[in-house]
Amino acid sequence: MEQTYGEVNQLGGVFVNGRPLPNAIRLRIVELAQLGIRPCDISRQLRVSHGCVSKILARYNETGSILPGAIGGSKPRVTTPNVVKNIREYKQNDPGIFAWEIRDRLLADGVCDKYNVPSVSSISRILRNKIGNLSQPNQYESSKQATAQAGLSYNHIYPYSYPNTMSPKMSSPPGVPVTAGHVSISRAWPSAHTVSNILGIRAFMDPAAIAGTEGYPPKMEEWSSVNRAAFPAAHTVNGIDKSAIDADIKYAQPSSTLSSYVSACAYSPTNQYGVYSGSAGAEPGPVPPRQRDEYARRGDPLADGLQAPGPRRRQKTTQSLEQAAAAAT
DNA sequence: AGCGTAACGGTTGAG
DNA sequence: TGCTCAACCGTTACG
Repeated sequence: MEQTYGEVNQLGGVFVNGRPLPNAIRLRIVELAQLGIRPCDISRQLRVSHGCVSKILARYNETGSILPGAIGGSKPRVTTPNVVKNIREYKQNDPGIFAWEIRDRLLADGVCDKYNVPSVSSISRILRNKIGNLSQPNQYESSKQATAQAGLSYNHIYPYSYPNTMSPKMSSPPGVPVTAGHVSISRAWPSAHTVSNILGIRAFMDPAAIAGTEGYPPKMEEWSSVNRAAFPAAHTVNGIDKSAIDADIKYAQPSSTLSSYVSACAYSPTNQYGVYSGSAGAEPGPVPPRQRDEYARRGDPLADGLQAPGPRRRQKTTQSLEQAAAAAT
């Protein structure tokens, strides 16, 4: 059987390529660092690569947030709430209005200029996705809520699960969107919603736990917004308000509190343009240093050095998996 | 040995 | 509706 989601790094820790570490582990990293434990020891203890530990700690020091950044999407260059609002008004006043007419009106009314006016196709999309059927009053607002409640966006609730005895792909029938599964989150959370259990790293990182019958809790990354706001002053991770975390966990449940969870989620929902940068607004403003690697990767002259990339090919992680398996025996 | 980070393969979602 | 692309991720390995 081919491997699906979980991979094992050189330290024996589990990770999902391309996906952030669970917030609990991110929190644990910061917590241990504040206890004075060296990053290399944290790395070994949590079985997270030292590069990742370094990155998370650097980000925490820089922003105060342990949360990953907003993944995917684009910055809202044109579809700002104001533009949507105006389009909506145009459509309400004249339901038969064409997209190109809306575009012209946006320009004429000074809502947009020629540089940021949405394309006709964008306007059509706005009409379809954000405004929809205007015969239903206040549909836009209700659709926002519906979106939040349905939790269809991955970024509200990750669809992937950590490796379990049954892979996520196997656990959902073919053709059934993963989102359906994650909306109907099983209540099989860690046996107790205590921080000690939440931070029970062994449950996340120990291969024994992976192989065990309990496996991983399905969606530990749903623990939202564990950022500096949840920490008392001076980054006091140890003094973290446990109830706040518990509350976050509750938000992650598919209950009526989900909308509260969503509003606190690091991942910007579709309409949270104001917080595109994610981390519930905790991200820094312009061009954080970590974008350097993006510049470098894309050959941006801002990146230091224009040297050609060296032959720095690493082994595929599957090989690492084999190494880890060999090491375990 | 420990750390910072480039390179890489991956995911995501707005346009 | 499917694609593109720029954002992000964590791991690996180099210096």
